[in-house]
Amino acid sequence: MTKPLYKAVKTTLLDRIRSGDLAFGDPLPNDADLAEEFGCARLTVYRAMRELADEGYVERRRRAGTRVATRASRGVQLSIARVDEEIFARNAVYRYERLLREKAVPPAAVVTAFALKAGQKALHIRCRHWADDRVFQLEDRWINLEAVPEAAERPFLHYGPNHWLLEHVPFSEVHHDISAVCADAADAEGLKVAVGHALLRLGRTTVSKAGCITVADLKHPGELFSLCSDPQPA
Amino acid sequence: MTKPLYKAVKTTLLDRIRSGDLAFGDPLPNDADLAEEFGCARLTVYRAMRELADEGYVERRRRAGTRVATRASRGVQLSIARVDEEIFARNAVYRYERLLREKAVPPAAVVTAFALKAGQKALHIRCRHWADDRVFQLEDRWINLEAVPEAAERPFLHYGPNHWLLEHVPFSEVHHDISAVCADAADAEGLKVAVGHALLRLGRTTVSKAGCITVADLKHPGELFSLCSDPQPA
DNA sequence: CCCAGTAATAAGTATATACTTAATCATTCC
DNA sequence: GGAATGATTAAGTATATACTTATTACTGGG
Repeated sequence: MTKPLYKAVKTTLLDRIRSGDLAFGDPLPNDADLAEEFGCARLTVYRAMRELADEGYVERRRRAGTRVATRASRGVQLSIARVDEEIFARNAVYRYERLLREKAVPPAAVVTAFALKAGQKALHIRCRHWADDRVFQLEDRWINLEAVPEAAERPFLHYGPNHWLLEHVPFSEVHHDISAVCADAADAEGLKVAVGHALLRLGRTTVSKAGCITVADLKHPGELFSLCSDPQPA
Repeated sequence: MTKPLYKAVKTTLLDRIRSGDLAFGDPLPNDADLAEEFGCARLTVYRAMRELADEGYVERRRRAGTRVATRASRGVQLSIARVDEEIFARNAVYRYERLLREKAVPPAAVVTAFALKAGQKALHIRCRHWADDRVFQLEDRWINLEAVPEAAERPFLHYGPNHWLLEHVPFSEVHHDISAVCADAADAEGLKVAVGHALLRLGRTTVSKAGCITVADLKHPGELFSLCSDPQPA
């Protein structure tokens, strides 16, 4: 039940930083001195310091010591969960609806990403994710059947392709890009909003060893993300 | 120059996961056995494993051992850098332009966030961040003078408030939310786009021990973020 | 047969110790 | 004066060892 020592050291140091006791660029004592101050081993201080450095609170350089980092260098953890989980977290009822499933020649950008030969087809899925009686996300996805031939057998009628892909394709690199677009006629119809309504668009490209697996275009009618940096460390 | 041992262990294990050799849910050998396999100390394996767990590749439970994690549990690191850095990274010339600076009674939402008394004023800044000859970001910001009284003396004529705040307010919690909006008349004028153009809106609220410091509304005409999960571990 | 108690196990924490490496400072020599 | 040289320092890596704790699996008593 008692908090690990290295975490106690970490929060003590973090408090000094947060309170402004130690300002940006200020040096911290070296590991050995802190170990003496806290009455613990240097490795324990080292672990606390390494985590603070990993989290971007401090910057460490050999010989030069440790300093409070400039805020600019920090990042934000954005968790992009599965749609159904996202919806569940909002206390809404999730419903999946398939709109289209076809094998077709994809648009040029996708052909390039998949490295397909001219005229070669890929699997095209359009579907909707509902939260209660509102459309939460409109999904337009292409799946590379060269990389994932098993996908050709899947109807994706009762659950989304993302769900299946997550479980059947080994760990892969995922690129996201976020942008804003105005709803065109198809978007407006699919999302039940007016043409010209501002949509949040999340593009997702999944690449594994076998090549580019899938390209998805996910559109949301409203706000999507709420992020928070500086998660309170335990 | 040679790679640390714990990292070598880490990438070896990661390769087995990535390649699909170990599928989701598959158990990994225990630390002691792996230590023997790699001919190193258990702590070295432990460190590699802990990092893999921190990065979301594996899940560890006492007594139950370590298993390859389900992909769903992973997050994405979104780095929201300073605008000027962001623009510099795109090989464009950054220019700052102040549009408005006034002390005024903020809108209700901001009054609540700042916990201001009725009629109490805050500092209001509107400014533009240019990338070459295009407006990259339109910023509308309120600063709580109760929490940061020094800000009242700043003209913010040649550099943005974010720049100054980052260096003068100790580490604080930052909340972000991303949404899409249509440009209203003011947005259209400020960003030099047509009314109704889809904008990516980033809301940013900064809270420190002293209370809510600032609320900013940052609007972009095009795409803003490009994210990537699974950064190649070194 | 089921539940409680317990033993076994694997992750996790903590310490001492030793060595490596990068960076900085001071010195020396050209 | 300035560049090469070497000493020093502090972070970083690696290992052995020991103990703690959560959890599973087993086992004996009701």
